[in-house]
Amino acid sequence: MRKGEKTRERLMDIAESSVLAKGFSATSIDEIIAEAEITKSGFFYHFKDKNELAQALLERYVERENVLLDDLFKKAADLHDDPLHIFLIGLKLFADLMADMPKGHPGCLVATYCYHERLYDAKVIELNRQAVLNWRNRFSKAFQDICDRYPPRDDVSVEALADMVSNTVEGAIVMSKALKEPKVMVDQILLLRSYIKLLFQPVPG
Amino acid sequence: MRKGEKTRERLMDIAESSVLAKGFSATSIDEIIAEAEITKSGFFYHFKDKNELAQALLERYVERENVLLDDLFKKAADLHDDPLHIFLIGLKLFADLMADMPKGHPGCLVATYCYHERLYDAKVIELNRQAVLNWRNRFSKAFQDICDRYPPRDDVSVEALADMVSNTVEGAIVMSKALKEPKVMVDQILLLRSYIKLLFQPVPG
DNA sequence: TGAATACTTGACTGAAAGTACGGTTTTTCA
DNA sequence: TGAAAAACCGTACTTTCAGTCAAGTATTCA
Repeated sequence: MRKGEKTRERLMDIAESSVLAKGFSATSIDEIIAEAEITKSGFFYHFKDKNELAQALLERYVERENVLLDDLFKKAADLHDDPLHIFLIGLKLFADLMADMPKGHPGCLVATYCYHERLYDAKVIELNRQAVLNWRNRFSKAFQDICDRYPPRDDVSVEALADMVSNTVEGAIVMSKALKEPKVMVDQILLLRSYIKLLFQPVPG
Repeated sequence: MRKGEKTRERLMDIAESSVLAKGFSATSIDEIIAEAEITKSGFFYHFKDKNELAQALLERYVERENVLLDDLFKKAADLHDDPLHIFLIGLKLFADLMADMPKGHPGCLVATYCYHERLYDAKVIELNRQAVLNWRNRFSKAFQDICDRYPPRDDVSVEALADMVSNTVEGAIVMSKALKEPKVMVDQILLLRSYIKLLFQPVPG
């Protein structure tokens, strides 16, 4: 990694945690450069303006999330070959991952961006939308595979089910932040898992 | 209502919609007073500073939400006297309410506040926490009543179930905002309803 | 070693945020 | 109806913030 990239990453790290804690507009450039020990001109060498920073932050965040999810469900797929069980294992692994974060999930940039719509330009808003559509796509495929093998016990659409996964996580971030109880995230993921089980798993016997 | 209260309400209306669209710190007092056609001094007559505005906004929001929920579940209770069915009807009524909002839910102040923790003073943060605890309490009672009559088909806690209601709504606000699809909210509430049904409803026959 | 790359220095602008306080009008209610 | 209380105005001031500009220096890598 070149030196410039390293600095850029550091600036983004500082910015990201500030954005998640205070919001984008309360995150001042002066504050970022003070913490990064760099000059203002140095900052603008890397990002032509604040919006470009916003975009870079979102792109990096979405990229990382995707890698994490790919990884997680690949691990799950190594442990089983039934689509339903793969998904249930994947959710369990995800819950474990969240349980290992003592301070809980740091927050989702997608959520902060959607609540600050009027702050960003059209491109960033669209990027944000695509990120969520991407999640929908990912989980839709998984649920389609499950539906193909197990008839659901209720009339539900795969898209809505797919959204339910993202929905649970986004909601749980808000809840656990507001309550200061990281545990909420784990509980909610396990409740989602409970639903998937009840919805698809054949009654024993 | 005195004239001052009317002005105060108007200021809060403008502020609230701006906070939900841009976040608190991007909501400038100059902008609020311009839209309200009042001077800056006029604004500070009503709120001693921005934090007091934040607190007033949250208090009013939580109050209104509680009235709405009281109303909704009272209506549901008028239509049935079984706790499970009351809850299922309540969720359906809530879904209908959301479906009637053409632009979707305007956004939840509790969610924006929890993502901007570092902006508010301790009192406001605690108020926010109490609001969520209040929801937990409300729904916990409902689920306890249901559990007393119907044994759940999975090992779940009433608190986690209660949180799932708020969780679903908070998550759905984020999802529908990011996707620009208000329909997501309705779908997610109905999925929650589906879960409650599968979890508690006895198998027919 | 030399040309990119990655910054620093420092001064500056224009806009907006928030504070302070005395003065003025408008309501309200007795 | 009139005086006190409530509601609001004018204005001046301090900070902060995003962003610009020109010119220079240090670092890195090919």
